[in-house]
Amino acid sequence: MHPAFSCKGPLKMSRYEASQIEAKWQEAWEAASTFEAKRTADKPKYYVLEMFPYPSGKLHMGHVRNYTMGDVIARYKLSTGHNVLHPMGFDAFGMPAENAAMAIGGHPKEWTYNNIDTMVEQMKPLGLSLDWSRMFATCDPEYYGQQQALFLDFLEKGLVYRKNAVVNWDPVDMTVLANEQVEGGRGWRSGALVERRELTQWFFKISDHSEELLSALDNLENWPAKVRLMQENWIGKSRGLQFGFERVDGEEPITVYTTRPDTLMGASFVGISPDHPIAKQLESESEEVAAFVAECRKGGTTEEAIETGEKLGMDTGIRVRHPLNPEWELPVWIANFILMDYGTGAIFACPAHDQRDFEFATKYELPIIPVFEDPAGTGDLSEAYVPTKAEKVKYVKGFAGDTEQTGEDGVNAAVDQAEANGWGEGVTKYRLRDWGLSRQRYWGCPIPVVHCDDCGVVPEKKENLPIELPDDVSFDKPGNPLDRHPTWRNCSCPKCGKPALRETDTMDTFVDSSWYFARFTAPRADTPTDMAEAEYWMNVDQYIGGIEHAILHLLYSRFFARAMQICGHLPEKSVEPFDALFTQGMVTHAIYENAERKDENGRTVYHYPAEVEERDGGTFVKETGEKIKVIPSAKMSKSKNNVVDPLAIISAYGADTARWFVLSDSPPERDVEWTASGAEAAHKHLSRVYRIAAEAATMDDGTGKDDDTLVRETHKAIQDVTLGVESFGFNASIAKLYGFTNTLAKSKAGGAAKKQAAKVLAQLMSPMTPHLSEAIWELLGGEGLIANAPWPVADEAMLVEDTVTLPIQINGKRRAEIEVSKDLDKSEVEKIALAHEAVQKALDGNAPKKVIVVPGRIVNVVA
RNA sequence: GCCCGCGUGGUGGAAUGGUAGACACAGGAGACUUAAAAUCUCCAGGCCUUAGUGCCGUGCCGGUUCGAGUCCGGCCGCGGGUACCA
Repeated sequence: MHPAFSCKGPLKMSRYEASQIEAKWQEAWEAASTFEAKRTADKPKYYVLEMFPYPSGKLHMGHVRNYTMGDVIARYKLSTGHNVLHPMGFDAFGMPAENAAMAIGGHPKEWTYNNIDTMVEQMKPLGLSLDWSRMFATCDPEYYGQQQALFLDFLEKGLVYRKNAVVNWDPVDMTVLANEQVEGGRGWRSGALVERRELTQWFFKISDHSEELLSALDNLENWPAKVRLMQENWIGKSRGLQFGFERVDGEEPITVYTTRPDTLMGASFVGISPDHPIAKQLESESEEVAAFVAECRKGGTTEEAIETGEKLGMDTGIRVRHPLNPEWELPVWIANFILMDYGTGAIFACPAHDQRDFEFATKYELPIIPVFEDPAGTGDLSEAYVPTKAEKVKYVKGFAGDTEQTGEDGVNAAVDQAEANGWGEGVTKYRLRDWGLSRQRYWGCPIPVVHCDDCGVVPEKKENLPIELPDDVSFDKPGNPLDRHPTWRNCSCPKCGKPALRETDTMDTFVDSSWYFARFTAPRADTPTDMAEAEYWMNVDQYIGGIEHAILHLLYSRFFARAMQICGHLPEKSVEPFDALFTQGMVTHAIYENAERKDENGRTVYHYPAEVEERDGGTFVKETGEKIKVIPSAKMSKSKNNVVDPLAIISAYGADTARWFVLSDSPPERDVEWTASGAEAAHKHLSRVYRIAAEAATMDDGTGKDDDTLVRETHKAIQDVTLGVESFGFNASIAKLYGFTNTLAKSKAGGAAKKQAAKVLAQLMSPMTPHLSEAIWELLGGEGLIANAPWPVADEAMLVEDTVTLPIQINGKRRAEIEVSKDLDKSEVEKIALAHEAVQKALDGNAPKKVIVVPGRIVNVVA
């Protein structure tokens, strides 16, 4: 009956053998289809989802932490009577597969599917409560074909369009580079200085939904405030003034947008982006301008590179009139820090109150004209004075409203003045840009359109989907192999039937991850979703993933849910697809950089933690003895090799130990630095739990002197652990479980009470250590699987304490404590406290100035 | 640069504005053992030749409060994101 315990008496206790226990119970769950999700009306549904992994080939501790957290929630919800959907898949398109093909040969497809197989094999031993029958990879044609169908629907609804946008261009390899492939402004393979170049690309019209994506954030109560704030700032709604500067030469006025029109009297010059139409025209007319603009286009496209790079400017010679004083002429400069994508691509600069303008004006000796008084009053002009809009300032050169008002009021008054006099208008703008989805790469979802000489851009017919990637491609040359594929590119026009060319750009991998959560509700449907299934399972009740996805992935998914709803692929309620979000911290680890050599391409060599050793006060490569430079604590990343293999822990101590270990100690939302010590201790603790339970199992069902206390402690444990699990305080739950285990171990209670306590302990541990808990459950004669057993409920009556210890503070410092009954009246507590000798001594015969009694908490006497 | 976080003993960390350091790890002492392992018990923030229930202590400086690790302002350090890494 109890195989782990058979034929052995209490003195020769059976050992905790994780490998046997875990294999056994995983088979039992599989046989009972415990985690297969089926639609049913008799239970409330619960959809828990962890962000699916990229199949890098190795499961790392970050994955284990992420999936274990989700598993705790999933198993807990199962125990509380929910119909749980807990699926898993792979975000399988992306650059690393192509990089691997280039570096070691082989095919991205083969590399990816091999990695998926490996990772599934690594995940299965963890005993996660996943419905594996729903698994898919985004590189499965069944998945990306439906994604192509979505694209066509979006196209029809006007949610996708084409326009020009800049990319990183490697002039030596003649190829587009991802931001990650640009290191210090140079291409990572060629080493050539990268340039910004324009290409025609596909865009999702996410900016049409700016206002909705912003205002809907207010209703996401179960999202972390920081994520909502980050998204709010990213969308970047601003109210400002748009107006034209008349050109002295009589050409078309230059339209600018500003969020600080109140500083207009401090205007020093007008700045335009190097990509502004005026700059482009001058570029074609003047060699000097062409050379300058070319200089501006050097370097990568990231906002960081542009914002932190050296500020460059050139006077165009164009002069414009100040809108409030036609006599006042301002120069027009081309400036490399002005983005064509934001506002109108042209600004007016007020160096006195904008640090970036200040630096530019200082460098090029342009005037700095204060508009409001710096309260420091030093007249110090080494930096700009930049008060917030909420601050009240004294305008010395204002033109609208009072001389003393907040920046906000000043802005509004300036907008009113401009509108009343007809030279400008108040407008609302958003920082959020449309989402460019075209990628000039092979390993992604092909964009299902065709370019026809006669018909232009023509959508593929749905019956021709999926447009599958061809397998016969090579990566021996830089660039997109689809561009040079002999036959795949050639096709016939879906509209007129004449020979045409297939689009060779593929989709951004963020597209793949923007709707997988919806696909999980009906992963084999022959439309993107099955509305009946989506209606039942959506929304995701609890989404769990890394904080690094706070903006892009989550914002894109929110947009996609809206777009899918518009196209009839998701119900109305799913426009916000994630009801609750939890962002867990990352598992970090030191990076080991080889200090003695670079690789053949001159790039840094990184070593795995397992490859290095610490000795003689330094760190060295085990095999070669080369010296290592240790870079502390960074996100575990395959490219930096600082990953720890969880399989080592699983094979040494078992999955439950690994699960218990990643959940204990660190709060889930915080980053955790991986250290190897501690895993053994976790295993010791689980062995101890097993031993204590096994010992209880051998006891007679008698009573003992500690029975009442143990029952009370049991109910307290239920209360505390449940609260911890429900609030993602897994580390707190585990701390309580340690305490409860100690209580149980030392308790002099009788067999019946101890067995009951051990059963509850097993249940409370079961979301974290499901295999061990099943084993203990069986040992103690529990009915069925613990996975299906109803979660224990704490009896309120058992939680009430009779007395409480109150600390007494004198002037805020703890000086004594008193024990009083829980419901004692405030005035009675005050009397007892004042009578205390420490208080009497401190008061020295005087009356207290004040006495604060916080019931059940503290007494503070102000002497 | 900009946006968002985080900072507490040797270490991971606990603490609805109310006893700072719960619970662990590493460490120390002891019990058991021929011995080791395992297990069990106890100690453990810093300071002091006053060892008091004394003083100091949650990155630094200031503020609000009867009371601040927690709230506010300003610094410093670290991490995430910055639209083509996923």
